[in-house]
Amino acid sequence: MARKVAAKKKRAASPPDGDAEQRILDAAHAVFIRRGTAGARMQEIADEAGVNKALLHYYFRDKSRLAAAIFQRVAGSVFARIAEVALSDAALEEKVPHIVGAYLDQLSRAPYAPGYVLGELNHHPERGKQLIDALARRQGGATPRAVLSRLQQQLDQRVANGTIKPISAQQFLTNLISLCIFPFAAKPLLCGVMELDEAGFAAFIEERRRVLPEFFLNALRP
Amino acid sequence: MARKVAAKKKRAASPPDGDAEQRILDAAHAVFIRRGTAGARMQEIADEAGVNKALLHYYFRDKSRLAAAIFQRVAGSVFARIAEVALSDAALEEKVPHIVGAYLDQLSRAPYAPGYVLGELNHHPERGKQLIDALARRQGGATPRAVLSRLQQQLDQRVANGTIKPISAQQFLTNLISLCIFPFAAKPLLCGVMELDEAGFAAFIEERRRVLPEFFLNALRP
DNA sequence: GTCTATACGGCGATAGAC
DNA sequence: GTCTATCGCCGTATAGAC
Repeated sequence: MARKVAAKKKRAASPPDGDAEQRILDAAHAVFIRRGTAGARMQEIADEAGVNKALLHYYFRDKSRLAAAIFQRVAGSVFARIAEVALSDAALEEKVPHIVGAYLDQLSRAPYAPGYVLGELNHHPERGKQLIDALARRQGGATPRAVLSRLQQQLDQRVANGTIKPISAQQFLTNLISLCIFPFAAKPLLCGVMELDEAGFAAFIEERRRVLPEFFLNALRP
Repeated sequence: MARKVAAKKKRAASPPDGDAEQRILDAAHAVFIRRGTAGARMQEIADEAGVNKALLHYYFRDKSRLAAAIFQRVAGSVFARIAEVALSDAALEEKVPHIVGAYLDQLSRAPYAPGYVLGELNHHPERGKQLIDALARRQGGATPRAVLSRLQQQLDQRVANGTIKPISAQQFLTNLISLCIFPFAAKPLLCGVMELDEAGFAAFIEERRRVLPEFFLNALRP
């Protein structure tokens, strides 16, 4: 058995780590995000994974299944944290900075994921359903409806206190997500308009991390 | 001459209006938004325009030039109004509802434009530059930099008054645009999560038209 | 200007050796 | 499991008649 492990094949110069299936997934992840599903080429994925094109079909049968697998991975990671935090029992003053910080961290590491997900969603309506039950699975069964009603309950209570202005959970969440995700989805545009390079954009996001929670909570103040 | 007008050719059953070039542009507009640039097929555009495939090449040489023309049209229309309003001399309390209202109107009529534009921007970095000088051309030469500095000046003045909290023009505009555009870019997702049909989404946007200006201006209050 | 017909290449997918 | 070789379609682009 030790012999089997030692007998690993030689690999393409670039990515000698992990088994083939994993390397294919990682390569597909990169290429689908770079080119979009329609623009991606099986050959480019194979090259980037350091394997032959035929092997992609061995593991994933055809391009559409591979694309679906990647979409699930990426979309799940982008929208997972929202539900998680929204369901917690922390006060709004804790939740909002927490979500903002977590999102900006995560998206800084994968800045092109939002653009990819939104693009796919537009061209493949069926992915909508696919995404929401991917989310439900991640949360161990918390449906979007449950998340929204839990949040609405918390908001109503604060309204009754007189400590925030009335707002629906739908509008609350939409606003919060918009403010976090859109700047990444529109990153190339913002960089162009504000004349930012890579470092400038990072600085802009850092400023946002400080400014956004205050902006958002302020908007709720009665 | 009257004879020439009367001698119009018979056309495909569906779109008998306008000259061929215009019909091709309109068809391309629809198809590129539906499928994305990479997913769009010249044949589908030709069918939708009621002309032959070869005619597309007669007018636009190749697919990439047609795609560029459409991108410019759509992207320009999505982002044009911002600069226009930001440059005006109205008070913030006028500008914000005005931008929100105008955007929500326009996007309600073309709800898939934002998703298309963001998707293209991600896959074709060169389109970033293309877009910003398309915008400059529309404004008759008002560069993004000019728009931002004009807005910053207005904000600084209000800060000095003590009538709003300090905020940079970049963050101000990013927030405003995010809140207006993102819900459309993510329309399929929001409809899924909130269990909305077409009418439900329209109602959601109508609610937003009322709620958003107040939310935004409230956030600026000192 | 608009059509029909066709050339050409690229890409997804499979067959089959190792 | 992984590779080489190849098939067959589909999509862009062009040639040329009308």
